[in-house]
Amino acid sequence: MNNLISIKSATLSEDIAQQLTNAIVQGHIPQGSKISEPELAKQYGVSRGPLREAIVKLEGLGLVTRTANVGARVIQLNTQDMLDTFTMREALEGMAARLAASTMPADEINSLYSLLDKHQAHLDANQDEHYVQQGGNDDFHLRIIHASGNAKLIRLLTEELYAVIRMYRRHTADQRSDPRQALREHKAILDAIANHEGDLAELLMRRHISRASQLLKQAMEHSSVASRT
Amino acid sequence: MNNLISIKSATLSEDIAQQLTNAIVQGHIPQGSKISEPELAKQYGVSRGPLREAIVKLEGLGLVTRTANVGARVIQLNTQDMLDTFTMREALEGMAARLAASTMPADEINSLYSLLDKHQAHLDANQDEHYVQQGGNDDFHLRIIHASGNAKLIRLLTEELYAVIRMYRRHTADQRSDPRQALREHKAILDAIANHEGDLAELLMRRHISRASQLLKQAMEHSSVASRT
DNA sequence: TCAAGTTAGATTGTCGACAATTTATTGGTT
DNA sequence: AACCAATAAATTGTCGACAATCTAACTTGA
Repeated sequence: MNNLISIKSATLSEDIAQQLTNAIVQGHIPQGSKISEPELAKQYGVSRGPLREAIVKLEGLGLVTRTANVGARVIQLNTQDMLDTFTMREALEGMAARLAASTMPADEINSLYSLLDKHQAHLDANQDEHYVQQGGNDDFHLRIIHASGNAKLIRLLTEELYAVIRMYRRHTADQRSDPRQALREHKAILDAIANHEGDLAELLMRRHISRASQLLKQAMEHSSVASRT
Repeated sequence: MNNLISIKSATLSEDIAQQLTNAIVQGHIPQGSKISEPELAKQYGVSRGPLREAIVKLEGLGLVTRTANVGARVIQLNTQDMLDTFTMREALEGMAARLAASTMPADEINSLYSLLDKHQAHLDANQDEHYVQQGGNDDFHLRIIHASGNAKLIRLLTEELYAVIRMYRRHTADQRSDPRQALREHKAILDAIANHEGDLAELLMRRHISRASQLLKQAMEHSSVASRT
């Protein structure tokens, strides 16, 4: 069903890993479900070899858990794990904001201000409809992370943790969030960075993420999705 | 050469991953060297299947880098990567200390004070010889991390990042470090935790790690090891 | 002598099949 | 009817072999 959208990668294993990641994040493979190697191999038209390598990669990304001689299962989103993950985000993205405050070049900062203006215009035009900034270069948080200049931090946040974070964002749909409030917070963070106030930038980024996690928590507790607490 | 010390795991792949990790961290497989699948497979007496899975895992741990159709190479320690990694540690372990300050039970705190007394006694008895706290339950940092109670944070720091950190610790041997100063800093951090002063605990932990990274930086710049800057 | 193209060798990527383990089914006993 | 043991089916773990790709050696020409 999914081998139509085949992202050409150098190796089959990477390809499968990419497709499986998307399938899990977007919910095509349901949470908690078992990963059957023969079934998926047939579905994607590959042998079990590269498929297994892909599964090992997904385990590293925290998207599946594996048990020896039993197999892999897709993770179950639950409130506690979400809070734990977002606490890590607080620490890491807070640090990213701090670093950005001392290294981000002026033209990059201006470019980010333009991006926020664009978001503002979108809200004005679309009656506060939530702006879906899924992954791309329009994602404020990704831009800050990259501006940190710390290669290890960038890799960790954008390659290893991002899939899970996207999963939480998606499955709870951010329905309770207030986009205008989020935008105000983004602006405040950027102001701190522009003024080279690292302490403040870190503090604001932390509060911003903390607030988002509290909203997510409420959303999760009031929805059928992901309740295994 | 290494299949004598075979740590019995449920699966060959895990076994190999474990042994390869140790071999790399301890320098038996030199930095920057190529990982030859046929060679290692013969050496460990397994086929290439589980070996490849192990290599994929090592890539996730950041111990090797892989290139499609070319193969895997052991990472090269260099000053910039070390600084980037330790900046992440600052953020993460700082957060761990903060969390520990609000959740660590009294008996655990007392147990940690005893550990620091033990370290003190060791320094008194052995003329300030550096106390090798390699990984075990005697490692102050690991104890704090576990006391955070954040499962995601624990996994990230102790399973995914720890191998690389151990590599830096080992290859530079901490020769310039002052064990008594480090011990004083540990005590100050623990005091803050005991007093439930999260802000202070985080601040002190950050300074402590920052200081360690500066020492490591000097050590690396004055040694032949790991200079590719 | 050096450079580029070509060929030979070796290594990685992928596959299908077998062995080991787990899970499901069946049958028997209390 | 429910529980346990034994067997059958299915799944995971491992292996050896082939195909695709890269690396190194060799040849050829300027």
